[in-house]
Amino acid sequence: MNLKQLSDILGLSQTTVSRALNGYPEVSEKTRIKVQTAAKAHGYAPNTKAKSLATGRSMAIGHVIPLSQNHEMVNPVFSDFIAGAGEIYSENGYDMLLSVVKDVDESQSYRNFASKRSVDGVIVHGPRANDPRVKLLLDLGLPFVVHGRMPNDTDGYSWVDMNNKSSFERATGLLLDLGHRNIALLNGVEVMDFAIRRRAGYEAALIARGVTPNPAHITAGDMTEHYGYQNALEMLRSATPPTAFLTSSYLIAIGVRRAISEMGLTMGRDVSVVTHDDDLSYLRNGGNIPLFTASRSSVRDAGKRCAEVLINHIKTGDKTPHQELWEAELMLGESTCTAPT
Amino acid sequence: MNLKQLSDILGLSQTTVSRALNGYPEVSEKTRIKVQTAAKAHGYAPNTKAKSLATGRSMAIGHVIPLSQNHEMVNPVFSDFIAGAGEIYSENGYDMLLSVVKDVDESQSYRNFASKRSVDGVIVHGPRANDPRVKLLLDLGLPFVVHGRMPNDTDGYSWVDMNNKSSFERATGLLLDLGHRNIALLNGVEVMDFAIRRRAGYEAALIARGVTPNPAHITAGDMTEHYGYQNALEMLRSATPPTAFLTSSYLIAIGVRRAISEMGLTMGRDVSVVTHDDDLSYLRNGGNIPLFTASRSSVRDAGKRCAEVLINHIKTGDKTPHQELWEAELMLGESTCTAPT
DNA sequence: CGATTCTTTCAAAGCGCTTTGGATGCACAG
DNA sequence: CTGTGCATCCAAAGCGCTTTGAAAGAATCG
Repeated sequence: MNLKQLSDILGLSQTTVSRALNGYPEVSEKTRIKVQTAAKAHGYAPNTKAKSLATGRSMAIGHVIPLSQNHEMVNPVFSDFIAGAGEIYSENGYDMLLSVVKDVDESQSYRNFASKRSVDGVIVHGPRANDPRVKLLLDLGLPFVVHGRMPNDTDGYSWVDMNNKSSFERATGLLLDLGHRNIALLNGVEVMDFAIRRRAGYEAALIARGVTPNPAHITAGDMTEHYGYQNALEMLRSATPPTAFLTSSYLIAIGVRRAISEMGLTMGRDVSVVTHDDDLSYLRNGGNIPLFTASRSSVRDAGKRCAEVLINHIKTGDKTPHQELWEAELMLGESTCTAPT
Repeated sequence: MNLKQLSDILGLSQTTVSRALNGYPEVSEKTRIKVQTAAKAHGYAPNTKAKSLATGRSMAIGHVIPLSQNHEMVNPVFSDFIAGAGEIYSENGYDMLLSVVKDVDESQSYRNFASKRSVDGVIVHGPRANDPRVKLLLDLGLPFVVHGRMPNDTDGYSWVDMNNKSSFERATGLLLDLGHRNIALLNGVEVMDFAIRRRAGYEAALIARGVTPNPAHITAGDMTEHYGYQNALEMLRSATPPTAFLTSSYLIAIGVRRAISEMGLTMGRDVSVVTHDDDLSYLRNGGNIPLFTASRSSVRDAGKRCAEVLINHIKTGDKTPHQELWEAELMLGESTCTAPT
């Protein structure tokens, strides 16, 4: 069933039917109703391709998911972000186009989006140091919003980010207040902007209290349970074990907990843990009192907001950068206690 | 840059340029080279919409992600599946279209895919008991492949599934061999096909050895860490605590481990745990010896295979159902031991 | 009642591509 | 030299929609 067939059935021109369905005022209410009911009855829906060819808007947003060759990890945060963004897309009639590519081909993916005209805009995930994507997209003239931001270059484009620095500064501050002086940081890979800023916050808090960061207690890596376990175990076995851990993800924190209990210690009594919590739907920091003390910021909400900002750029054509910095909440859980004396 | 402009530059007709780029034989090698280099030089890529309007194929595969209103969980398995499927799509020139919708609108999403002609086929995720989607898609005539299969209706459509029943039968058998008679099952929601089959496998193994399944030791629910923790804790505190746990996901198993250690017990010594492991990239059952004894089957590989099967259906137009049943491997880890006597 | 305006409808062009059904030129055989 | 076959290339139609510019019909007004 296409427009022509439908209009033939109705005895109307394609113009009128199209206008009736798209809510244009040049059509009488009576015929509009007639057209709409006929469309529903015959299960008519305009062909997306034809529509976007005619309008020049593709009504789709692109996301590029890089698959790194070496460490084959998919970002666990991704599914919740997508869920948030996708909800907004659906509400606004946009499709979501995912492009899964080897990370070396990432730039090409964005170029393709632009030259093939397959999307009206893109979301940029996981900005890194020296990330070429922002410049590329500005050159291509493709509307975009970054989830996060660039380490050294935060102007001239739209982003939605949480305040990684202040959030880790506060988390570190909390541990310092509890008397900890030997605080380990299990961070993400420190080419990622969020990891760079978190470390900066952590170090700033320590230095502000006259504590010198201990390189042996700072690690960076893929944020898995095993990473948390492995590194925490090594540190706990060392001559000067940390009394508290600050971790960049919930999964790392779970690994740290395993290491703690394997050492015969108890989390929240012998050793403290504070983690960042992306509030992922399948990794809820649940219970009446949260398991972990955590700085929390919902990735799903970030997805929603990024989508809204991008759609607004596309709809209005307004290119002036829109930037939002969210403060994470610091939630007290069962994993923190005063430092052993 | 579009076809017309490119062909004007080249002094050739659009026909010839199109044919040169699409590898048709009616064009001389000399001009083909000329066209190809010019296309690359000017960064020409055919407009997707125009192309698929002309060809009738949209070169996109649809995935519907339902967001349930009540329990707002996004399937953690999803991102790895997508990564696998997306890799195959990219290699074959297909786009991936994601539709995130409230679960009540799920059917409508598939209808839209069909009537709007936005995709050439779809992947069906997480088949359930009485799932209307298979019938709907058959009626719509839209090519599809199910990841998993229907509980009572496994014929007449394509699917790629792992043998949930045999895998849980074997896992249960392993625990029985180790002397356990009090084996708990922490399953997923038992409207999901995989959960139904896993329970069947578990019960079959018990009954085959003359052990009566204990309803108090069987639970079903959202597969989170907290769910595993909560239920394992309750069972361990009961009068007749299980000596072994069988869990449907890695996250549940992590929760069970927490409950075990909170009871002052040690996993793999006092209490055994066997889990199913989807081999998710961010939840690796890592280490030299895996932490958990597990039945393992890669969701990412399943994504790849589903994509291949679907693309084959689309390309060849062959509608004969293709069905694959994979056996999971049973990996011995550190979480199992003989039953306490 | 005729002129004017507004409302409602339509025919046709155009979006950028593919593809059908010719054309054109050339080599070769008769 | 003419006809045949083949290799190249092209003009134009068509995919299903939107949208411009115009026309027809209804309503308003002096």
